[in-house]
Amino acid sequence: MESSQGAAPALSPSFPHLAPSSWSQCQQQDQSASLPHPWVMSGVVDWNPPLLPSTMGLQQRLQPAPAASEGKEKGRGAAGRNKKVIRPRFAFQTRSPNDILDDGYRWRKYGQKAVKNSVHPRSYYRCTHHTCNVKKQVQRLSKDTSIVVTTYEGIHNHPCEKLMEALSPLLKQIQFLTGF
DNA sequence: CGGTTTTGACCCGCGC
DNA sequence: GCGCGGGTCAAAACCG
Repeated sequence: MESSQGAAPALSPSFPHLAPSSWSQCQQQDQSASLPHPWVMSGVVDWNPPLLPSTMGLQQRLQPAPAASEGKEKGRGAAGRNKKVIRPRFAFQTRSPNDILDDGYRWRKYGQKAVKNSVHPRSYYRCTHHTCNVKKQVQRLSKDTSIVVTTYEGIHNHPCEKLMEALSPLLKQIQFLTGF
């Protein structure tokens, strides 16, 4: 898994609407009051694409998801029952007017719920890649509406399309220059 | 016309 | 056991 995903640079080129500096604007908020998940990251988080091996250290600092919250994964019917898949999850805060962060992957929205203690609804997204079931939740802080909390769940098992698209001319040039 | 968003209903775990 | 809150489904609407 790690070999196919290591191509991403530390800073993704695919953030036309976000200055890189905004990714480090993850100050401590009183997120415990407005966020339901104790594993939400606080403090400064330098932006790395969630699939990078370098981010693994970041995940390790998070509590492994408690079994209780994993139970929510069960869908209706027999499918998905007793599936206790511990997926890596992490969240970060960004100061952005946009709810949707262009992280290079394509997401399909599959739900939106009003959450308690927050005036803003939480949106649920799934990666559109067929073999990839990575999810993410997007929610605005009720205290500071300029801050968006994005929670990723799972690891992409495919390369980032936009990233590869952006990198391909560069790679070609490198291959040309190096003779490979 | 195919993919995405919207939105109400449904399901399930947890706390009381 | 019951109600609440959160997560997901799925049909309809929307859009390029």
